[in-house]
Amino acid sequence: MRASELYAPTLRESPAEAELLSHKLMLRAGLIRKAAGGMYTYLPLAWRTMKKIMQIIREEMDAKGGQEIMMPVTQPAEIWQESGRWAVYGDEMMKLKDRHGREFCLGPTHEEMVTTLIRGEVRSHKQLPLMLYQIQNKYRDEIRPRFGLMRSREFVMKDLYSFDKDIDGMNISYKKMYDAYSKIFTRCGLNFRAVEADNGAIGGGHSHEFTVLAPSGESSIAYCENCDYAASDEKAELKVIKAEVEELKPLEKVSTPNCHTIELVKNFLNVPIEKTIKAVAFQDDDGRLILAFVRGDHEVNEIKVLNAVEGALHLHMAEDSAITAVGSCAGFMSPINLKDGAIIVADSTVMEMYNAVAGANEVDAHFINVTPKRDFPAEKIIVTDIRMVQAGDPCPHCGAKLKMTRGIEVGQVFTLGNKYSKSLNATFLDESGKETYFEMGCYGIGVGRTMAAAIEQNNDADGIIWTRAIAPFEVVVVPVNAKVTEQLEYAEKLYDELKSAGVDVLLDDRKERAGVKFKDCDLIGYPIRVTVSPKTLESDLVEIKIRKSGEVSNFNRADCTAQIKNLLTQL
RNA sequence: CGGGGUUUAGCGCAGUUUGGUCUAGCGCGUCUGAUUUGGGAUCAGAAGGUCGUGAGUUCAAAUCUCACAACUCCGACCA
Repeated sequence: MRASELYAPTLRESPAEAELLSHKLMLRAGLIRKAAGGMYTYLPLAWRTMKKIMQIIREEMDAKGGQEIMMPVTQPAEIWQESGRWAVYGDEMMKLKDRHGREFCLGPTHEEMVTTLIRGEVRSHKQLPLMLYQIQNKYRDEIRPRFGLMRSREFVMKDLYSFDKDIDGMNISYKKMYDAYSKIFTRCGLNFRAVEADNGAIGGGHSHEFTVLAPSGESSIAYCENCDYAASDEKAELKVIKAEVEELKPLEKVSTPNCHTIELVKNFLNVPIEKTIKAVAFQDDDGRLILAFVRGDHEVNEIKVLNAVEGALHLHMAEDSAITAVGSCAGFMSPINLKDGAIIVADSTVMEMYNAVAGANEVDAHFINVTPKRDFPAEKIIVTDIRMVQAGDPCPHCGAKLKMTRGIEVGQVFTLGNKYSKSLNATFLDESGKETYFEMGCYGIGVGRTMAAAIEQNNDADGIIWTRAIAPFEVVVVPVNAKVTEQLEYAEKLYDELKSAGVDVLLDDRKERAGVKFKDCDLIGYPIRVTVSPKTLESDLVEIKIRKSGEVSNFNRADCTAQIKNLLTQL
């Protein structure tokens, strides 16, 4: 490919619409252009990279027995109504009607599609396991698309769906995909972690998110440097912290004027923050009041609270009226002496406290010498882990201190069990001739997001730094002055030679000044730049610059192709 | 959906407060020519704008009023 024919409109300044570094770089380097909010055109450079990522994905999927198929993007409403998700997905789904008024959606995912595909056709356990995958556009009408390709409304996604005859088989498929994902992201040159994730209401399963570590990421994860434990902040398990046993002192009410935050109480009463109990009030969709209590220096993990309360689907902050209804008041809540009607959830660590400070359920007053085991016994309340992980908390596997970081979720593996086979009535006959639901799994990778994450993780002030495996071109050959026939011809020969040697190479034959071309090369981020100039040409040398390290060296023309191929293996 | 901001040439912006001097500028980019040629050149010339859309106020609107839209940030939400 010749740069003079390549459509890669680079920009000197970055458009105002971009905030995120990878988004800016993709616009500046001529990788993408926006068509509408959350919808992008992938220009040749981006598409080359995406094709390479997709190829890596295909190879690893196929290696595990996956078979690629192509399904319609437009899906009939019926199958979604059948699974019950037409309403669940709600406004997040792009919906449309055909000329007859029949309803469709643009698929946000394809569980319904693939399950109805095999239903009735895969009839025997002998046909299992089965793994089908697709790489295609998916649609999600995000409330707020942002960050360029990170959160867009139309995106390229790989999804593989596994069908097994039983849970054991499903777990084997899951493991295969977990391994494949590790290989894929390693091959893409990404620094990532497989993070234990919440798989919500779907029972019986596991889920891992594959998260690329980057400070700009949307998800917050806790990880252990000592072992391989990593979990999303919402999921991270925490063990009870036991306080030193103390002699119990009698409960006492004290005046604490205007001390409606933990910080104020702590200072006013001059107690350590670890000896205070913090309260957060929620209500669920049915209006039930849920009071959550954690130690003063901890934060409440809403997801854990939600999971702890039977029947709760969503939580929101409680209305003041609901709090007063149970005889308490905001800022001074505690589980002591409350009227009936509140669901009380206490963090396990709270139950281990002695002689602590908690609200007195009246304005400007707190209890001191609160000992939860004595003053609000565990029998009447829910006691479990509901705190949000913090840096320094002990790892649940090995006990070492956890670290916190941010990341970009680029893939997720998920067991589904029989959720969809059941709701869509997809069965086969097992060994004993019994009709059985498929045990399924689904495994997604955001292709565009993977590209964006790679840029987010690998860049410098001059631009993108591609890993060789997913670079739009591996090598760029630059004659410093393409108007000089001698240089151009020399560069062309080199280019032909590299091409024949199987190198993915671009010839920058544009009649631009050297500075312009160099800036573009750095911005676009080709791993290796080969420069042809009068300086080196005379002595039959070629100059090779490594984008990542900035290292420049000269090689003899005769063996430079071999040298380049060798260098590429390290990039 | 709530709150803020923005919308003027391909891109980045000024001009709006105080309506007229705006026949709307500047930088970058683009085109033509010349000189240049190892890190986004210089000179000369040129093209390019329904000032987001619609309505209104006024002798007069990029500028004031109202409505709407798009984009964007924060929040809520998120398989």
